[in-house]
Amino acid sequence: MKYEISGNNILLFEPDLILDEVLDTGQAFGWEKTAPGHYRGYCLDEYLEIEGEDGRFTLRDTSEEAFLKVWAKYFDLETDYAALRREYSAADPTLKEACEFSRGIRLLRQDGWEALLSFIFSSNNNITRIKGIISRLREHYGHFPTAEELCRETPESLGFLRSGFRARYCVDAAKKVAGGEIDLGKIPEMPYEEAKKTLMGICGVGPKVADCALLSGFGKTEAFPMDVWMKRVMERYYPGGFPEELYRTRGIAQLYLFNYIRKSEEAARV
DNA sequence: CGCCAGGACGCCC
DNA sequence: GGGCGTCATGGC
Repeated sequence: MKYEISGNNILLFEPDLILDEVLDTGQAFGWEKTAPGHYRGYCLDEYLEIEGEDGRFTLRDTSEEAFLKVWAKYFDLETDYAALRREYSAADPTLKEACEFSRGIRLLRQDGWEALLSFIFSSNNNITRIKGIISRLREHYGHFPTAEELCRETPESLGFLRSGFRARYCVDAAKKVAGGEIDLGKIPEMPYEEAKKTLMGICGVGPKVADCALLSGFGKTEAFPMDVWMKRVMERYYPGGFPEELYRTRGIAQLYLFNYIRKSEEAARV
């Protein structure tokens, strides 16, 4: 991890980071692109403006303390993604292609509660609308609402979110977390399968939402979210199953594959 | 107007 | 245990 302090800013040097591939691909929904190569957004209640390309980035008005405590972790800067890509690329030609296609992908290590709630709202929804819902959440409460705040709401009182049938999922999650029925603090130390089963105890959290939350919010890199795109990848390239030797970090491999299949089909449609 | 969006649920057999 | 309609909302 290479960085410098420059006045009120942090200068970050990270060749394996492309903001568009990380902040604008449906991993996190709290980021807004304000100009080419320029984003602003949140990790829970920490605000950041970041800009840059070609391995050089500026984190505006960011203390070294906030950088080390929040953003280094958020952007997963301690993980060697070049090494991961080498491992994936050696496993099979499809992964090799996907890794070369988007070399700037990283796993955003989000706050667990924020990730859980965000992916609950992602159910049968599109990225633009999910961002809108998350934005209205922050705007309404003046910060990212806690489970304690949200458990006092009803699906009707959350009408301002315009989140449709997902409002009752949100309330159920808040009630179970605030009431102690589900202790999010214990999820990271649980084995993957047990953690997944636990999160699926929330109404509106099925296998896909649980895996997304576990991967991005609770450090479970073996979580392997299976949506319509990844089902297509599995049918087409992995009829015999995904390589077992990659099990431990297959969730990160999934990020490369997801981006690869989506972007290339998008391009083919035009 | 119909279709789709990083799904989950309830009901059916 | 798999298949299918339904669930709000908004962009296209």
